Amino acid sequence: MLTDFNRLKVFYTIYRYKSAAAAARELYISQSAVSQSLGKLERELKTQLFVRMHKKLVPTSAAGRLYEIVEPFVRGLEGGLAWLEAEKSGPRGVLRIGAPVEFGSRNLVELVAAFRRRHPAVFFEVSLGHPDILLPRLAGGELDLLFADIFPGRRGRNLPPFSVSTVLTEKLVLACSAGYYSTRLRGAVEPSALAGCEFLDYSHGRSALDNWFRHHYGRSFPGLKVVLTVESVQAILNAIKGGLGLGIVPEYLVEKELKAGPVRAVRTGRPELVNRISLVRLKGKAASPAEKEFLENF
Amino acid sequence: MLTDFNRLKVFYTIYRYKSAAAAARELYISQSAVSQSLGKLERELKTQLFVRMHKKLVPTSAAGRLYEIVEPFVRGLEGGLAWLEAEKSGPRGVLRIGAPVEFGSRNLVELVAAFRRRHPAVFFEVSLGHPDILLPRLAGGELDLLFADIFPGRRGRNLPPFSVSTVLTEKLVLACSAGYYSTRLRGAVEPSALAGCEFLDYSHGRSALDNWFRHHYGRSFPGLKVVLTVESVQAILNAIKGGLGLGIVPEYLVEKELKAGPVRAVRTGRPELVNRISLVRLKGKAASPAEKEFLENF
DNA sequence: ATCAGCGCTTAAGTAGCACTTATGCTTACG
DNA sequence: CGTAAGCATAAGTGCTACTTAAGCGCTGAT
Repeated sequence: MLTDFNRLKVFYTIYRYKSAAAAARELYISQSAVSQSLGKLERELKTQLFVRMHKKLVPTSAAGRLYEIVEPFVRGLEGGLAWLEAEKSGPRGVLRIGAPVEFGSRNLVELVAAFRRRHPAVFFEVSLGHPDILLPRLAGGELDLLFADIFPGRRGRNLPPFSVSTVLTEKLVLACSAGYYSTRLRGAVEPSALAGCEFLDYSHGRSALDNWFRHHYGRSFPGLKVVLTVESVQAILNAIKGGLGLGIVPEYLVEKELKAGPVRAVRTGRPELVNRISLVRLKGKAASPAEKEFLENF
Repeated sequence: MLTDFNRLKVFYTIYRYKSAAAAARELYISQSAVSQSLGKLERELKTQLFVRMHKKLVPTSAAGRLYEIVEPFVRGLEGGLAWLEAEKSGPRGVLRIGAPVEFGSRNLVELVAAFRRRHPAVFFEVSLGHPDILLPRLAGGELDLLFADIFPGRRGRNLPPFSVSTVLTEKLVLACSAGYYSTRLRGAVEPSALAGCEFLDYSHGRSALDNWFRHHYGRSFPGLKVVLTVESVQAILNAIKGGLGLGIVPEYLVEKELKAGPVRAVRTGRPELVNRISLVRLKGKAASPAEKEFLENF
C-alpha cells in the first residue's frame, strides 16, 4: 500500500487547481512543501503525474487515473463527515435493534412507530431472533440495542461488557384449552397429575417448561411428554387452543380467553413465573442523540 | 476536510482486525502508535469509533459508516497502483490521440488497426478536429499525442512547451474539374485569369487558398469569389468534381483523376505547396511503453 | 483463588521528516 | 527589456508521529 496518504491529499488539491501555488494557498502551507510532496509521490509511484509547464501543472493520464480514484473518496468523506456531524446535532440516523421474535413483532414495532412519528429522521434496522444469536451481534458492534429475555445478572457477573436493565415483565402461565382441562386434568394440579399430560415447548435454548416446574415445585420433572416443540409463541398458543396439551404463554396474550373460558391456566397458588425483557447495551458505548431519545422513553 | 489522511489508514487497518495490536503488526509500528492515532482521530471527529472491550475493539455504527467510505478507496487505490505498474511493464493502457479529420479518418485508423494487431492490450481514444481545438486539449493534458498540419516552428519559437516532428508530407494542388478547366481557364494560369474564378475553401482557421497563392505568387489575393466553404476535404473534392470551382486538395487524393483526366490541377511551374502533418507532444512528458512503441513505428 | 499473559491506555522522550525560508531558473506580459 | 509569477532545489528547523516504559483490566490456566 501507499506509504503516505497525505501526499494524496496534496495531489488532489494540485490536480483541482492545476497549480502548486494555488494548492499551497488552499492547504495553508508553502508552495515549496507542495512541490516537494508531489515530487515524493511521483518518485514513490515511479510515475510522472504532472508535466511542468510555465505557471501550470499539466496532468498526465496516470494523474487522471489517480484523481478518479481519489476524487470520489474525498467527496464521500466530506459527505460522511457531514453526516456524522448531523447525527450528533439531534435524533437522526439509523438505530440497529435486536429483539426476540415475539417482543419484536408485537411491542417493538409499536414503539418504533410511535418514535418515528416524533422523529421521522431516525431509521430502524430491527433484527429478530434468539438472544443466543443476537447477543454476539451486539458484542460485535452490529447492533446498538438489544431486547432480550434474560434475567439481569442471569449468569452472574459473566457479562461485564454489557449493561442490562429490565424494561418489561410479563407473567408466564401454563395453559391449555378448556376441553383439555376438564377431560385430562379435572382440576387436579398436583405434579403427579400433570406429569402424565401432553406438553408443548419452545425449541431453542433452555426449556420454558422446565423453568415453570422448577419455579412452582422447586425441582425438574424430566421425561415429560413433549408432543410439540416450536419456536413461536403464536404457534404454541394455537396448539393450546386446539387442545394438543399444556404450554407456556405470556398471560396477557390469553387474558380474554381466560376470562371468557375457552382457555384455562394451571394455578398452583404460588405467584406466577415472570419473564423479564431486558434492554442490553454495550457498556462503554456512547449513545447517539437518537439512541438517548429512544432510551428515555421507557 | 480531515487534517490527516494517514489516520484513516490506521483506522482502516484497525477495523479490519478489530484490534490495535494486530493493526500495529500489519503496519510495522508499535501498538501504542496505533492507539494514539485512533484516539486522535476520534477526538478530531468528536465521535467514538470503537468500544474498548477486552482484547477487542468493537466498531460503532459511525466506524462502520466511515469504513464503508474508506474501504472502496483503498481497494480502488490498490487496483489503480497495480494498473500503473502494469502500464510501465509493457505496451498497455490507453493512448489518447488527436488528429485532423481527414488524417484521422484515413491514415490514423489504419495505423491504429495495425498497432492493435501487435499490441491488443493498448486501447485508443481518438479525437478528430481542427488543431486550434485539439492543441489546447493537448496542452491541458487531455491528449497524449496530436497529429496536426502545422509547420514545425510555424509561429517561430512561440510554442516551446511542445515537441514537434514531421511524420508525413503531402503536396497540395489547386484543382478543378476538366470541364471547369477548359471552359473557365482555358489553360491560362496567370493570377489575373485565376482571380475571376469561383473558389472552394475550408472554413476553419487560416485560408488554405491564401496559403497557396502566397506560396506560388508571393502575395495574397483578397476578394476571391469563394462560393463554398466547408471543413471537409471530401466535400471540397466532390465540389471540384461537380465543377463548382477551384479548390485545394492533397494531390494523392486525386492522383487517379489527374491521370485519367476528369480532374485538372493548376500548375505554375513552381514546386507544389506541401502540407506537413506533424506529430506534436508535450515537451517534458515521459512516454509510456505504449506511447514509445507507437512513436517508434514512424 | 491466584497468577501469568495479553491488550489497551497514558506519559515522557526522541528521532525522523514535513515544512519554511531562501535562491535561482524559466516564461509571460507590459 | 524589466517585472512578476510559478516551480524546483538546498539547507535548516520545528513539529509530531513514533518508541519506550509503566500501569490497568480482563481472561484463562494452574
